[in-house]
Amino acid sequence: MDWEDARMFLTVAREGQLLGAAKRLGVNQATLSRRLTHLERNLQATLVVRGPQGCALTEEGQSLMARIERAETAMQEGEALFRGRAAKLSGTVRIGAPDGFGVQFLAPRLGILARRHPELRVELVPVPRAFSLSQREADVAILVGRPERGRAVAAKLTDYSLGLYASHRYLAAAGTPAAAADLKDHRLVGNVEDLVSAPGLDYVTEFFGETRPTIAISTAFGQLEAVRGGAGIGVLHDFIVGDDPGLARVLPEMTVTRSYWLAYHESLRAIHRVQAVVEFIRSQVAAAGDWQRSR
Amino acid sequence: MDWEDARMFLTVAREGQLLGAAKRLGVNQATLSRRLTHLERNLQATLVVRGPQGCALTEEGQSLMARIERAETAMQEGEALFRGRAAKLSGTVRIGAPDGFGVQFLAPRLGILARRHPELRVELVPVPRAFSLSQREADVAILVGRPERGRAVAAKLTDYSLGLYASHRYLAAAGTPAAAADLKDHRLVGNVEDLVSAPGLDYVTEFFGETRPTIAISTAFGQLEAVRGGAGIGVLHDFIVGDDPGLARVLPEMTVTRSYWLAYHESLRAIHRVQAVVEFIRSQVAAAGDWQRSR
DNA sequence: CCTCCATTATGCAAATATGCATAACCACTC
DNA sequence: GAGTGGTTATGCATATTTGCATAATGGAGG
Repeated sequence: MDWEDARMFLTVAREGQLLGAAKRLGVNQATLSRRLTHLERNLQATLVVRGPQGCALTEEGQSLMARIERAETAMQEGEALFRGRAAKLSGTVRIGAPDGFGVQFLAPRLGILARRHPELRVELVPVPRAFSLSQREADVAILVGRPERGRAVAAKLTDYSLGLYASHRYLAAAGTPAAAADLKDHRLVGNVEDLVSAPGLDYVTEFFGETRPTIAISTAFGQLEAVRGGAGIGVLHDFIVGDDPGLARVLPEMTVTRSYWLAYHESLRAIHRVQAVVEFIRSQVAAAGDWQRSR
Repeated sequence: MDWEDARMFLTVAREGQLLGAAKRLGVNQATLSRRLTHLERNLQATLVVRGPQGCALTEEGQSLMARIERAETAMQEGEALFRGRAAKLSGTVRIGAPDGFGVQFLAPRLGILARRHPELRVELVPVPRAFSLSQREADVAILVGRPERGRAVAAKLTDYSLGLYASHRYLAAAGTPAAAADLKDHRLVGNVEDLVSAPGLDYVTEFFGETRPTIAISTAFGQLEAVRGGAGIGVLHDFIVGDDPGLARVLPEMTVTRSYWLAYHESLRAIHRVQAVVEFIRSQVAAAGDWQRSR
């Protein structure tokens, strides 16, 4: 017995006519007639007597109706488990983001998201080194570079660039390098090799070559503060440095470009609250324009 | 929530993998994948975590499963109301038939039907004058002539003929008519005008013209017995008279042909026991061949 | 680390269901 | 008795679902 046929029969039984029941169910009257016929054939029973006067339930139809009503109760209870949450987008969405993007771009804007979707709860976490969307370590991930093939839905967000910076104080004391070859004579600030969380994040070697940084810090802001404090020359995100008066660009022709990608596991495609967050991030990035360059 | 989607999810939940569940449900694995996706989208929830290792139920999936199981119990109970009866053709079928066909042809053969379908109960009743299949006065009706337009499924069974007969004793006493014009000088046996149950049954006027029968009897066998008893000349079914040595054909060139039709209300098309009876009658008529002429 | 196997996901053609339009039906009213 | 209105049933074109074939995935074993 087709349970959808049964559900439709229940509405016919209550309505007393095919036309009215069809309207209530949002299907065509012809469809409902056929679904009912299908059910009667399957059960080898006449459930209703149809005519221009509508549909009268037979005794057999009465008996079946009682059972389907119990099924309906259970189904409605099951549906109720999800109803409120889907409509209100309630629930938690965990965003994994590299701290450059997460702290500098996203964190200041999460207030907008919170006001727009008061029923939503957002968690912002760093992207762990061996990140797995399939393990649900985050619902939405901001990644550097396109994620490898897998069950992820991915979309490029934006490009961004990094460059060499040092504090004025440091350069006054140590001199400003005139060429890349001069860098080996300087104190360098970079990230922790072992904790590089994505192939795209090993840009330090693109700037420093074989020279290993004297000071290795795992977070972008940690590196920023160290460079600002005069620790040495470091590779910083242009959009993070912005117009910071305490920092000077070093060897400006040395620049590297990366791109941020947004990804989430495909099984979350149907979850409205996840889609709301995805849409929000995308729209904010679009609205900011070339934000990492205009600063 | 689509109840068929829910029913399929239940099987996936139990089976732990799409492929096995699809086999159990008799659908393609691809179909099941889509049905599950459809359900998850509708509920805005992830019910299972899918992968090459199969499907693991989420907590939300567990909760929903419990409710669908209760719905399943109710649905199975509903189905059980019909299961045994459909399979065994149990129940009663009422056949309405003109007594010519009903008594002479059908009644002697009902033993075959009973042995073939022991769980079936058959009622043979006369076709009332204002017969209505839609009122379920009979499940299957044998009618003379094609039924008028309506919600009936109709099929022609066979042709049959009627002729004039009288007993030898009567003809010896009253003489044998040489032409139709001579009939007005004879005692005629016919049917009761007011009780003619179908247009096709008013054949008496085709034989007797304006002359009204002296003796009017409502049943074919009643007429037969009256004619056999020497009451006069009557219009009898050739297949009923057969080779009766007591009766002589009168004016053999005067013959009229009618046809028997089988009809039942279209709402009974799906009822197996009705179809079994319909098939039985048809096959018996076919097997008898031109039975009403070969006697 | 590579290969294999059993699983799920998806493009596309085929099969089926659906909606539209209209015929058929019956009860009611004039 | 004819006309009307509201119902159900059905042919056919269109929309949707399904199955097939195959790609993609991840775990197990060598």
